[in-house]
Order: sequence, then structure tokens, then C-alpha cells
Amino acid sequence: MTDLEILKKALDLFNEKGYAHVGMRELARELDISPGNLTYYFKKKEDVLAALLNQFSTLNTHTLESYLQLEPTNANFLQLMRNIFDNQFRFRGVYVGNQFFPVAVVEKKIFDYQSVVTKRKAIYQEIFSSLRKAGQLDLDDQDISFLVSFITLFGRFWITEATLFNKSPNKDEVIQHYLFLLARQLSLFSTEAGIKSIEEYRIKNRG
Amino acid sequence: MTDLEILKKALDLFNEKGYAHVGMRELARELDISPGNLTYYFKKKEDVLAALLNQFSTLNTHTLESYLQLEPTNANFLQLMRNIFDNQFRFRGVYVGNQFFPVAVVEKKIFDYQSVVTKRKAIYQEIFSSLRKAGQLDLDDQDISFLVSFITLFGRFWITEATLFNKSPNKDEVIQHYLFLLARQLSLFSTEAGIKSIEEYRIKNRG
DNA sequence: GCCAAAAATAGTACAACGTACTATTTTTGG
DNA sequence: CCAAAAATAGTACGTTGTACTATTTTTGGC
Repeated sequence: MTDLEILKKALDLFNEKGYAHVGMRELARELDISPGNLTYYFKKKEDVLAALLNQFSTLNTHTLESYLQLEPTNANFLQLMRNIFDNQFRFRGVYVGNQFFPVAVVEKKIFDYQSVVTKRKAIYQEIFSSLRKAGQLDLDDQDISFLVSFITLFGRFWITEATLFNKSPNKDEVIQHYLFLLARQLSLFSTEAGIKSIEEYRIKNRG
Repeated sequence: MTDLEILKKALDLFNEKGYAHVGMRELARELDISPGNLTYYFKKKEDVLAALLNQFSTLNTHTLESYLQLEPTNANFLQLMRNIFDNQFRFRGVYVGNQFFPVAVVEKKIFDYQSVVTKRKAIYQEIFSSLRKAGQLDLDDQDISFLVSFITLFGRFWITEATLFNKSPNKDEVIQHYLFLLARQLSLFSTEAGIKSIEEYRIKNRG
């Protein structure tokens, strides 16, 4: 048995039933090991959650890095967001709201969520600034900080809204929906070239 | 002992510690009654949650009804949203994310959350339409449906974001912050008169 | 004002949970 | 080959939600 096998199965179960409704004994049973053995790999259930969050976080970091290689266009930005949305959908079971996080977070040991948020904000700030410089967006600094606040909240909670009633909604459908909303918001601050880029992205991802 | 006394104390505890971290025994102890007696009033912990949600829901309904008496201006709309934000802050402990709801929701017995969301969407649709008719907003039907989607997500999850790290943030501060974001979003679709109305609201509420 | 019925309160118990602890088996490396 | 380490299993403890029963208190009709 390896950590990765455990995390894979755990994520499946969390996605299916929700973190709160998956027990350590159940996870062990699904893995065909004893509960005692499971705690050998992860002493606390929270540790499983934290490990998954770290997986998710590094996945997003890679997604972001490959975006930063491309030229800054609205189309590329939307593609980035689609990829991130994909990641979020894959890890939707770890979006546990504010009921389980703080225990792990406030003590700042296993997963420093707060600093992740701070970094993410800085990155979006950077992204929007470079989209402005590239002539895709037409906005002032206040607009940027508004967009950053918007995308921080929107990009964090769309998946929660989407899975409130339905733990496994149609992936392409919901991502399409929320990406569409995001594109519309972006278009409100776009130059002509920026709007063109958004439309190009839309055409490319329809047919 | 009355239901209302129990709910009052329960909300206090939920706000302070989070729903998942308040036990039935603890709630009983705080009320100076026995656990057995508590279950006489609320058979399940979920029932406490559902009752609080109903309180919250009717409070919002009243808030909304008094708005509908006023003339449709952006200023009045922002005042409405401030009042709703106030309500949400007061009941922030019941915003438990998608971990505890579904059990009560899917079975559709104690609190039909899904229908609440549907109704709320219809109401916002109505509100934006009448703001358009009143010359406050300048938007087409697609814009309205965008704004409705925006405000549904934003209006649901701002409080979750605000309390992710800090269970009791400064109320006026956070409400000011998120109301400011909302006003900016609204201004993107406002007529001159609408923008004026937003500014009037802002002046009135700064002192 | 009594007294059965109802309401309210208390106490106990059970299954499930997270998890700590110990014992046992298997694998590893000099 | 064999001691050390890693991996696995088993057990047990405290806590949780909650079901159940017993007891006390309140109520309403005669």
C-alpha cells in the first residue's frame, strides 16, 4: 500500500459522498486494509484531507506555470481558467467549506491555506496587469482589484454551488456554464482585441 | 424551555464554533437541561439547523417585502442587500456548506433549500427587470441572467469567504467590503441616473 | 381540589466515529 | 542469516448523535 493509492481512493469517496460522510474504517475497508494500518499512513483523517489539498495545489501551480509561458490573451486566460476548473472538479470532494479546514489551517501545520489565498490573489493581480499591458483589457487599478476580488470568490465557490444539490453534476456542462459567466465578466473590461480573443476562444471550444 | 430559547443559544454556539464543532450535549449543558430533554425539542441536530434556516429564510422574506414597497432605485437595492448581508452575518453559523445540508435537503422534509434558491433567482430577476424599467439599469435579458447568476453565487458565498479564517470578523467592515464589490458590479450596468443613485447611497452611508 | 392524561425532563444505552496504543507479521540491508 | 525497520492487524478509549425508557411536572375536565 502507498500513500498515493490511499489518496486516490479517498478522493473518490470524498467526491462521491462528501468528506464528512466517509469514515476512516470505510476508507480502510475499500482499500482492503485494516483501520490500524490506515492510521500508519495517515494518523488523522485531516491529514488525508491536507495531502489531497497539497496534490490539488501543486496541480494548480503546474497549470498556472504553463499558462505563464503563453502570450497574455483573454483566450489563453480563459483556457487557463478552464484547466483550473477541471482541477477543481476533480478535487471537488476536498472543498469542505469552513467546517473542517480551520482545525488544520489555524494551527498552520499541514496546509497553509491562508497563504495559498494570498499568493493566488497576487498572481491574478499579475495576470490582469499583463493582460492590460497586452491591450486585451481596458481597466484601471481599482478595476483590477475588483476583478481579483471577484475571481477569488467566484473561482473558489462555483464548484461548491454546482455540487450543493448534486454531488456529481455533468462536468462539461457546469464548467461550460461557469466559464461562460467568467467570460462575460471579463468582456466588460475588454478592449476590442480582448473581446475578439474571447470570441475566438468560444468558437474554438464549441465546434 | 422553549424552541426559541434553544435556537438562540444554538445559533450563538454555531456562530462561535461552527456547526460541526458544537455537540448536542454541549448545547444541552449551555441551556442547563439534560441531553435527553434537548432531544425532546429537537430529535436530531439537523432539525436544529433546519429550524434556524427557516428563521433565517423568513427574516429574509420580510426584508425583501419591505424593499418591494419602495421605489426601484439602485440605492434602495443596495440598502436591501445590506440588510440581507446583515441577516446573513447574524446567521453565519448555519452556512455549513454542502457537507451537512444534503442530508436534510435531498429528503426534502425539513427545509426545501433547492426551492428557496429557485425562488430567490426569480425574485432577483424581477428586481433587475424593474430597475431596468425604472431607468436605473441599462442591460438586456442576457445581462440580467448574468447578474442573477452573479448575485446568487456572490450573495451566497461572500459570508463563507469572510468567515473562512475568522469566525467573527468585524461585521461592518466585511459588509462594507462586499457591498462595495456588489455596487461596483451594479455600476457596470447602470445608467447615469443609476450611477447617481449608487453614489447617493454611498454618501448617505459614509457619514 | 382531585386525578388521569399530557407535557416536560432526566437517565441510560447503543452504534459509529476518530484515533491512540500494542502486538504481530513482513520486508529490508549489512 | 538475522537483527532492525517497515508494514499490518487488532483492540480499546473517549466522544458523538440519537433512540429508548423512566420519572417528574404541568394541565384540564369533573
